[in-house]
Amino acid sequence: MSSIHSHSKKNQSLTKNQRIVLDLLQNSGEPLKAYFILDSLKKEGLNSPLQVYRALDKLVELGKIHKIESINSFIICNNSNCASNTAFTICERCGKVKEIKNKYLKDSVSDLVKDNQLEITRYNLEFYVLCKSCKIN
Amino acid sequence: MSSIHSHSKKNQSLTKNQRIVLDLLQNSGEPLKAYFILDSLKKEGLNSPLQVYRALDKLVELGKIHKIESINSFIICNNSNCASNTAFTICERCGKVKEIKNKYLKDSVSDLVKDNQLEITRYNLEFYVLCKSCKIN
DNA sequence: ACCTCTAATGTTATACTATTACATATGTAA
DNA sequence: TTACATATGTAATAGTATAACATTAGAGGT
Repeated sequence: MSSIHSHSKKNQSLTKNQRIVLDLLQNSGEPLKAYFILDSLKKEGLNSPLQVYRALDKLVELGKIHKIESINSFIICNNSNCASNTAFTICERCGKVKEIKNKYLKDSVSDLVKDNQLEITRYNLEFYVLCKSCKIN
Repeated sequence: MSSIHSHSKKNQSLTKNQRIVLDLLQNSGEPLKAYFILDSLKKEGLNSPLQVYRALDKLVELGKIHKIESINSFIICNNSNCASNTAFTICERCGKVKEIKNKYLKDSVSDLVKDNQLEITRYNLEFYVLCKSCKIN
């Protein structure tokens, strides 16, 4: 299932470290911590925290992953191009994290920006919730 | 202007450690880091990180201060009763932090909640901005 | 090809942030 | 008073992240 990618100048391919970190986050789908990533990828050749953090930094910069500040974890981006803007729900009971992506949030934020005359460059929104399955049980 | 009876009623129930940490944050008005607080209050008898973190935890729980997750810092609460909900702007250039407090934000969040059928227990919103003075220069 | 510049790598050491564990003390209510 | 919850003090340790330095790999221009 591998395909040949055509890379433009701006869309350069990932390096080995960046790729294996991204792959791990992609396959996991849930937020992972830097040192967990390090442990998981020891066999792939990652030896030091810095290698992980550098890959994570780059991937965040590229908008491919997000950092969830309140739990010091990183998660694959589920939107196509949210850049550095992030909005998550985090279940207070089970810790499950979901990325919020809807037009309504965008509108709310834009309105908020206008209302406060803010020049918002990016945002990080963390909503603590009781998720559906935890609400039932 | 100093008086032995100068403690306001709402802070009476705090313990000594909680009080000196709160006072420092109140007088500072800007976000402070735990170990900075520790250093600042060595002369008041604070000796270990744990003493600081315990005081901070309690003050957060009481809604008197907030933690700003993305900078691992704590700031005095500027609202009267926002409990565990926090919304801040953080200047990307100078690092200045301001707490957002207006009805509009509340409305935006409530609408968002309805729209997503979320049961939000609390939230932490961090908006990175270019503040007014940094915008000028 | 060569040169050059930038970005990424590898490694060690260290800084920064936060909690565990345990013993002791203090405040509050029955 | 007794009992219980909460707060304290202290030491050790866990968890998160970056500094500094030497080296290597890649992309672009000539």
